[in-house]
Amino acid sequence: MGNETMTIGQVAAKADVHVETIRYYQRIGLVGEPPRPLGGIRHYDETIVARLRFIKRAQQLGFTLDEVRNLLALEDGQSCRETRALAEQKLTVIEARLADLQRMQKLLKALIAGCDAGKRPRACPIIATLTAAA
Amino acid sequence: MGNETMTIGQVAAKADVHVETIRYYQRIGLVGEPPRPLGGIRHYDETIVARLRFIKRAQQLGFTLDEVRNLLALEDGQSCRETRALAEQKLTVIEARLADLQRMQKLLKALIAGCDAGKRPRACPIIATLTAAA
DNA sequence: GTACATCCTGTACTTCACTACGGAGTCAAG
DNA sequence: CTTGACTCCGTAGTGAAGTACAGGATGTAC
Repeated sequence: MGNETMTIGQVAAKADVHVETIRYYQRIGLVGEPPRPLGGIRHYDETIVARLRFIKRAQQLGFTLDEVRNLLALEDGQSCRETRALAEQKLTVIEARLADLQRMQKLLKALIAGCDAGKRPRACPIIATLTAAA
Repeated sequence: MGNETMTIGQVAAKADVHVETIRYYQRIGLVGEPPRPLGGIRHYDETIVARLRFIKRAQQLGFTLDEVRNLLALEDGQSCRETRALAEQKLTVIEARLADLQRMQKLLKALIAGCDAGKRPRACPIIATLTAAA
């Protein structure tokens, strides 16, 4: 299918990331880099594109790059238990963050609703709430 | 009520923030600082404690310090319209983030459920999903 | 009167995930 | 054979919200 000897720029285009991002991932060891042919330009094959896409999908699920590193270590698919544990941890974190945001949403909605209720010549109820003692 | 001449450490304790945080807020102009009595130690009154609490409450609602700065400019409570607009903007952002997280939650749950369904000697479905083409 | 906690100022470091830049080398087209 | 695009490498900067630390002054308790 794909080109077997892509430059970093072609890889970047194919995986829809910036060149600098690939280099950054190389620096932090998330992707490898092929040997450089003595003062020449490195060439990449499809595997790095697949890996970059893996990373992007994991990020979209809320994994940090550090966690992606762990996932990549389990990439052989043989350590389902550990993989699942990571996913469950992440789910827990995400659900906590969800609860936080829902609390904020509720409070903000209430404050905004307070604005509607208030008649003209009174102090803003949002400011009043922020100012009031806990 | 409170002490009229607190040191920065006492203010920090009372508002439950770190001393460095107060100094940081002073640097970025979120709170003022009283004049320093020639090589001496500054003294603060209750107003800064109230302001710090205002900031904390606004942060808990998801406002950034920069947005808090705007809110503080409306602190007189006379500009309810603007205040409300800020709150509504923030609510929009929060609801977008909520939708994101809910999508992640759903996906992760599905992946984890896939683990249950799978019988032993197969590759981990989570890894398989991350690896598969979009 | 001295030890210790606090305060002062200023600068630098942290995390996360990049992004930008400078200067040199290399490669393909015209 | 030169132009221009791209690559290489290393370092530095971004943003948000602090945190840490160095080195000196000052205020308080024993």
